[in-house]
Amino acid sequence: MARRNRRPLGPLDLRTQAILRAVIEEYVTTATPVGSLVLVERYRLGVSSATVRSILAELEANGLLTHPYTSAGRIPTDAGYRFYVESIVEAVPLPAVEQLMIRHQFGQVEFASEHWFRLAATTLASMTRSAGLATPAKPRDAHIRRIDLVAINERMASLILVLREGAIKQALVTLEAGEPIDQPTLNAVAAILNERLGNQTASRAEARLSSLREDDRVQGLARRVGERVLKVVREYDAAAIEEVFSDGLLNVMEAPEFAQSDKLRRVFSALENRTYLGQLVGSVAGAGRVQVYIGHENQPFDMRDVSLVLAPYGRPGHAIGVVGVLGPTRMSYSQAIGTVRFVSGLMNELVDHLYA
Amino acid sequence: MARRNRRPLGPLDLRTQAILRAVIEEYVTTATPVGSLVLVERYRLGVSSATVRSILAELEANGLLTHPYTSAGRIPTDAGYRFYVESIVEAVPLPAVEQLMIRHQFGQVEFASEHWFRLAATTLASMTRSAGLATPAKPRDAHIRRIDLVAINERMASLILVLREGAIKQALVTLEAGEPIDQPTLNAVAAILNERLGNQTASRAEARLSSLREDDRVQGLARRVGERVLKVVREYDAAAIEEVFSDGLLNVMEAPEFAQSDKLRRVFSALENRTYLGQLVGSVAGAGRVQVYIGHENQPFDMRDVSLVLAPYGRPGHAIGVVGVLGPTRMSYSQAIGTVRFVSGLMNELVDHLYA
DNA sequence: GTTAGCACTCTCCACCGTAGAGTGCTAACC
DNA sequence: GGTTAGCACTCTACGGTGGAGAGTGCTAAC
Repeated sequence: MARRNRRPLGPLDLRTQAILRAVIEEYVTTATPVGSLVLVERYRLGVSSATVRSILAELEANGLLTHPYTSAGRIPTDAGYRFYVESIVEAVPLPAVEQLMIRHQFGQVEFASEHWFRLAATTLASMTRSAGLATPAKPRDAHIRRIDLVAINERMASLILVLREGAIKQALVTLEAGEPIDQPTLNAVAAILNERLGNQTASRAEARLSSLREDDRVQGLARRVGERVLKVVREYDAAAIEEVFSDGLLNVMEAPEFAQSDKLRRVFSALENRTYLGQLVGSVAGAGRVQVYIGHENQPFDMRDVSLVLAPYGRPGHAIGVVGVLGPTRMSYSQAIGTVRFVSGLMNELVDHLYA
Repeated sequence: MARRNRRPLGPLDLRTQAILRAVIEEYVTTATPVGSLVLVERYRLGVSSATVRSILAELEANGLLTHPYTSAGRIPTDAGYRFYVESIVEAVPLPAVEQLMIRHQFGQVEFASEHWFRLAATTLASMTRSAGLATPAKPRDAHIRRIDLVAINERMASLILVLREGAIKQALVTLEAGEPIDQPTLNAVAAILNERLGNQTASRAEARLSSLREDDRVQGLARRVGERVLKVVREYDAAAIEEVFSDGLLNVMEAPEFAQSDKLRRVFSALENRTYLGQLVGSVAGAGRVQVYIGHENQPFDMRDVSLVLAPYGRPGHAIGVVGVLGPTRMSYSQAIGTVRFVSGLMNELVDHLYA
């Protein structure tokens, strides 16, 4: 059979899909190029190796597979993985035993979202044997829940700001108020601020500060501290992403494709400079379900050797975070997608309990 | 000159020391074994290569240098580095320009120890082109500064605990109190607790809870929340080390000795499992000045390829943290020691301002 | 004690040549 | 027409070989 011309990814017949699937799944486990013989031996294809070869050639013409060199087996291209993820594979749900185990682990930690997202990263890492990633749930417009002032010395106080969405911010405020500041004064200031700013976003709270009178000492102080509070909240609102927590990077290091450490270095430098991740988190949060980013689809060259499987969690109106997995492009997408889906669902449940 | 017998590290004459120094400094910059010819060419030793060779043989007999193979140059052993660090090298103080630059950077961030130790790690990383490490300052016996309770729903409240040493702890408390809990009740509870537990350590605070009456609703609540507070504080006291923040691991990855990624993997796994680091932090804090841990001196095998230069900071009576550098054993100890010394000194100054 | 000279050793690198894997093509087959 | 067996072909991986080069240790002279 003659080699067909390259065609723009038309619908593949079922047998061709089955062979693509077999190539990918074999390659995922063995990490070595797979040849036609191995395929007929290990997968019940019902045809000879020669037939398989002609189909492999066809898949290669379609850009879904490549050759490292003439007489090596085939390996999937990023486009091949993409087709596989979109059209062929079903997410494998996490086994019930493991679901239970994970639920149990979440039950063990302190009941606070701060702990959950770290645990999520750790869990994802150990379940998928890749790196787990997680960000805390971050609101678009944070609500002030509580303001507290603690005297440090006569001119400085520590400002503690609790947000409804769970985050706590701390700042040092320096106050020149003629006479030394004592804790009772600070308590009065905090009371005013809690009354005026409590349960407000930064934008709505602004107006509520302006009616404070400058000629009253306590109100004047409250006004200045209040400005500072708003500044802190606005900075928090503006920060694209607060923190990406990662665990199990060692798992990725162990993959044979990262034996030469320069590839590894690329991945790490992409992780260290957080801008791309922040961007991704934004689009994942918008999409609302599991997203897969494969190899070179990750625009920064640094990330071309890895894939990301990410899902948002949280409450769309309030605060949203992202959990997911980073692994070599040669990863088990079905398992990763299933696991990420489960963990993000679990996080949703947990966050719901916080708001219920 | 005949090869001398190995002797247990007696005092080396000055010329021998100068040659050891030259070997180490040459090797640190070139990362290739250094031969007798390079030494006489680049360092004004005033003797011929043959003489240098006999001295190199002597240093090797003393265990301070080795040979990768017969006809390669010499490289320092860990013992060689140790001798160099202890007896030969002077710490190079950080240039005034860079001191100013660093001070400026610290002036830019929020005035809070939480930000400082991260910045310290980043600074150390970029100054030494190695990985920077830093831990927050942690007290042996934390003092409670402030307790705050925020209602979440009718049965749950968020407990916010500010410690005098700067840390903030958060926990969720579930309260079965017959009737629903509202914020005014929580405020009353917090007021009692602040009055009784404020400025106390966990051990001293214990007695002050017992006089609270169980038959009074608010006091009863205060007692239960107070127990929870003490639990959190005790857990914090017991935790050997809270967090090791690291930056610039990429710098270490770039060193040629980590071209094969298995060595790299070892280092990373040692960093990920934090027990050894925690242990080190303890002994550094006890020692009170810059400490150097070279290669195999780091007991866990995983760390045998790297050296650590660490120094404590903080106030001995109150809270102590550690800053430092992790790099290949082939690192510039003089520069590293100088930089770590400066940064830990700067941190001391800053912390002092907090307490002043 | 220092130095020049020299034989010696060992790595590094480039260059084979073979074994093996897997392909693409062709011709026969159902 | 699709499928298959057969076969020539291509390319990597691997082990061995040999020369160049670097650096040593030893010896004999200064």
